[in-house]
Amino acid sequence: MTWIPWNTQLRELAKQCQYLEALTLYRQMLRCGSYPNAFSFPFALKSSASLPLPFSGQQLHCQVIKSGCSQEPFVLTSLISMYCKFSSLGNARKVFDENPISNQLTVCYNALISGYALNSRVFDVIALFCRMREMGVSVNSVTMLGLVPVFSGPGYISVGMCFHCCCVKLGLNLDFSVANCLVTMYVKCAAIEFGRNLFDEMPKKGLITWNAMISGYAQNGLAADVLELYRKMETAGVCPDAVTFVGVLSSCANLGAVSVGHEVEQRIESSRLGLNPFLNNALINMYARCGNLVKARAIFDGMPVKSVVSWTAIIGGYGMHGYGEIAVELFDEMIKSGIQPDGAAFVSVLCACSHAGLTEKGLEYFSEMKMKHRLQPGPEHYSCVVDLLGRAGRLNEALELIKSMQVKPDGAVWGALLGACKIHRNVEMAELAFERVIEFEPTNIGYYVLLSNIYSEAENLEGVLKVRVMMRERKLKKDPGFSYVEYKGKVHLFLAGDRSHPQKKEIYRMVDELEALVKKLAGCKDNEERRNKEALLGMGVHSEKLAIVFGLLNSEPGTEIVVIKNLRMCEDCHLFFKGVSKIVTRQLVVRDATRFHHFRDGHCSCKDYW
DNA sequence: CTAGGGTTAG
Repeated sequence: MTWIPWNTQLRELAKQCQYLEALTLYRQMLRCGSYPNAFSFPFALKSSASLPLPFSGQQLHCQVIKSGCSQEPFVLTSLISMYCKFSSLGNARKVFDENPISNQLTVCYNALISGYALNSRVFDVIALFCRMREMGVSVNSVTMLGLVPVFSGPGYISVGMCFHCCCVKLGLNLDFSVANCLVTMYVKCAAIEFGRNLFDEMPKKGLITWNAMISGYAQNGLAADVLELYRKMETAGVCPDAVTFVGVLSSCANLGAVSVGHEVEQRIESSRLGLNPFLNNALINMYARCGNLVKARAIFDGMPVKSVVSWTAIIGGYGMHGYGEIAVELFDEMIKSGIQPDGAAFVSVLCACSHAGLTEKGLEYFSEMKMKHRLQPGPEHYSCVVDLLGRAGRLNEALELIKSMQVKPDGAVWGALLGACKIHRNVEMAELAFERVIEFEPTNIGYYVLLSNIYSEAENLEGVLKVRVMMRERKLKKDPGFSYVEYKGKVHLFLAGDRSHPQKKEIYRMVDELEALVKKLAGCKDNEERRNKEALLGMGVHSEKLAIVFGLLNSEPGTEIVVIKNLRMCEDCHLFFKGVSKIVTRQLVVRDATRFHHFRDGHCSCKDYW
């Protein structure tokens, strides 16, 4: 029997990713007495590399040597690639060096460069690329595809740009796949603008192109841009896939755009992608963050295999909405089911504890994290624990904790302490925390406002003035925070004092009515109650107020509208929240991380979760 | 009988 039918079949199987079948066929071929040749080995090697079978890969290497075709370019490249897939870079390099012909073959360089890149060996990648150029070996787009992704990190932007220039010189910059890689590289370096420019330049955009840009926006927190691009993608007639949806859903979670999220979910269901764990995690996250815990839980419960990410999303959801006990129960259940928690899982459970006032439980987790799970707490964990202690009034312990930190504290850690000082009216420690926090975030206006409020509560007029002067000296303008309200699938965005909305006339008339109402209520005795009202309906035309009024004007009786106030400070509750306000017509329920505020028929009540 | 490559969640 000749080798042609064997090789043809082998190639077909490898092409269809039926690697196990391909290897079986290869063995059968040997048993039948047919000798493999330079057109058999590549497919056998590829199959072995695609299965976790390094041993069979090495066996194949021996057979290659015996058969005397190790100088065949096709075989050499496959050998290098096989070793790279098993991360045996030493062996890959040996194959490259021991066969001098590799030095002149673009494909061999390509295989080895991508191997180094996959193992993050940045310097080896660059060194080999330079050698390639010195040897006069031509660089093609596959070289760039293997090479560019290694610079996808915040520190590599400049060297990444050098390679972009190199691509331009070689005329590869607009090569479809290379451009995809470059866009991805830029967005992962947080150089979104560069990525977008290249994206816009690309004459042809494919699914991967759109996904790269959408995921890039999503990872850099530019949720509004994600939704915009998603719409453009639909207009362009490109059919989204699971990767697209993951990016879009995470942005829905950030924006609170439930109805877009819902629409995406329906599209997922109709495209039968529902079994993808990535998508399920993104859906849980979206529903949990948007306040629909029932739905989030249903998806979570329906997942056959739950990863630590799934658990973290649902635990964070319960914690965020004040159900600390459930969050804690779930966390324990997760451990019992044998899932190892990671740093992010601890952030979610620690946050849940601090929001629910489960101080002791939270401290217990924090110590378990270090002792039992051998995880080094980062600043994000410390800020949770400082918040935990701070809310419980244990300010000195919180301060001691910060002082004892192994890692360098960041702004959030001191900010948590400052927030705690606001609740417990500790002016002295607030001054200390403020001094530290503005070292990290000197332009974060919120902290100045917080300190000013602490002074004003303590009736320290001098302090209030001091903060004002400081703000003026540093040319800090009032936070141009904006709020969103999602209505009939569209996100309406408002800036403070915004007059650009088509319904501005009606909105401002109602604002006036509400302000008149507040003035009438200003005489009421309960200080806290008045503060609450003033916080939301008080003086000035806050973005949030415009969004709320828009919601009140447009909602049908009994429907709910969700207002997202973006990083606004709740005057009553001391900290900055990306809060969610729910409006039921003529009744306003504002919820932040710790409390519900009800406004009804001119009355207000403020109720803690716990 | 034509190798080498890219996008994915908290």
